[in-house]
Amino acid sequence: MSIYAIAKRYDEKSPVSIEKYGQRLIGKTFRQVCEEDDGSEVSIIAESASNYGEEHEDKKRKGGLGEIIEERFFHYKTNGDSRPDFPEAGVELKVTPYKKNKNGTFVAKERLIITMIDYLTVVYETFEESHLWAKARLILLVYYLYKKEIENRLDYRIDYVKLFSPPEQDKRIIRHDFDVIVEKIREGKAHELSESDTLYLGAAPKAATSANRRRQPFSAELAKPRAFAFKSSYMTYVLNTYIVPGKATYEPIIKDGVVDSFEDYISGRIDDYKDCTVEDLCNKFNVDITKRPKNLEAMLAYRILGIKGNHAEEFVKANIAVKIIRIGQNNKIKENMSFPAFKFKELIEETWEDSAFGTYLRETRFLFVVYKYDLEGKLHLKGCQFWNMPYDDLENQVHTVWKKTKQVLSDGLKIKKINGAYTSNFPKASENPVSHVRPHGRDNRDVDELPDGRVYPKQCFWLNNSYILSQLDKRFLK
DNA sequence: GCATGATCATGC
DNA sequence: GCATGATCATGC
Repeated sequence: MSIYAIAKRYDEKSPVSIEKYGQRLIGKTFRQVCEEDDGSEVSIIAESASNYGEEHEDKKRKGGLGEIIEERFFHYKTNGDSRPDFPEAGVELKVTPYKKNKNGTFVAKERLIITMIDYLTVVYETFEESHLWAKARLILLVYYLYKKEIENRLDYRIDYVKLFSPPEQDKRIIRHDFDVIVEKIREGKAHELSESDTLYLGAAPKAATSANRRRQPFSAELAKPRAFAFKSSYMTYVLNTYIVPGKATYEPIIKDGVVDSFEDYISGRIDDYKDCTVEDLCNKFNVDITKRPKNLEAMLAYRILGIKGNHAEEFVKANIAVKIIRIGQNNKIKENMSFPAFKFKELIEETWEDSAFGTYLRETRFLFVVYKYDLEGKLHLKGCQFWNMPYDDLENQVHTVWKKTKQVLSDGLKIKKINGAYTSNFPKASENPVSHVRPHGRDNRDVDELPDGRVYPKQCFWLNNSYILSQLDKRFLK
């Protein structure tokens, strides 16, 4: 290393000084950073940029883009312990990609991995003194623009460098998330952790293969290695709120003050209108009932939460999907739950780990807003329930249905046409207790090309109504 | 009454 | 214009 490089240009005790120096990175590619350092060869592997799940693999991470910034720009050696990267300033350095959508909006490309979860020791930590919070309380975010067409990662350009500290309301939610994760480990359920258990801070999977498993303190069951991470949805919010100025965000539910449990707060707000009929709610919130839009009950839930539109900041940040559930007089749910249609040709190229549906269920938390028909056929609000799919149901049942769907497509879909209606050998609701495959389009023009070139009505995965019913709190069935 | 296939309605 | 969430329609 040259003398030029060794002379530090920043005060390592001062976050602001570190940030200011870091901002010299803006506009440069990683290649330029190396060249301006001492011009020496870059030793990182210039692997394919479009690498699904690269964040999962520690090997690629080491010697990756983050390390270039550490060693070739800030000139420190990775400390490898659990302290922040700049221990005297309490600043953690994170180099992370964002991307531009076709419609011009910016999104985080990945979750932001903070630190590995040590199952054996984390159960003795409190949030304020945790390794996690030491690394998450003040982060120097170095954002580079990910582009699919750039083949060599060294050619990615750094666009934003900024200190970030979660605001107080977010910190409350992050602390609660931490407690939920740690409590699950204390219950001996580290192997059942799911990223969708929590809102902003998730327990993200870190194993490339199923051979990699770790011990946990209160169960003999081995668990997948996981890391604390800010979810992609949360990082997209951070990007659009604190990093890229002037980008529109959604209306928050909590407009002033702070709450300790977000989910309890939401449940309380919804419960204020428990037993109201849809008509009552329309009157209260001035919703025109004559049109009776299909999303009426969802709209009413947003109105109750004080939201004018159909998006809430906290839900977007936490990847919460609002789903309306209607229970019939017979205490059963009439409809199955649909999801976006899949593309036949894309599905057969997926692995289960990176499959669109598996990923969606792994990362999405649901807010069920439950309504129930009375004996006169009137629909009453009954309350709400936060839910995510339990690990076993996802990794066993849904996996089975996904695998069969892929197999059926690869083998060549068997199609019959009876009285103008198609029938096929996709997995049916009667074959699996959790999920099935059914058409999902507008009409018979809404088709997709099969791997063998034929076209067929678009399909999607559904969750069985009987399964959803089994997951609902019993209080709704009284 | 349920399973399965078909289609609607809205918002982005 | 179509993706998405939701619901209808038919046959067994």
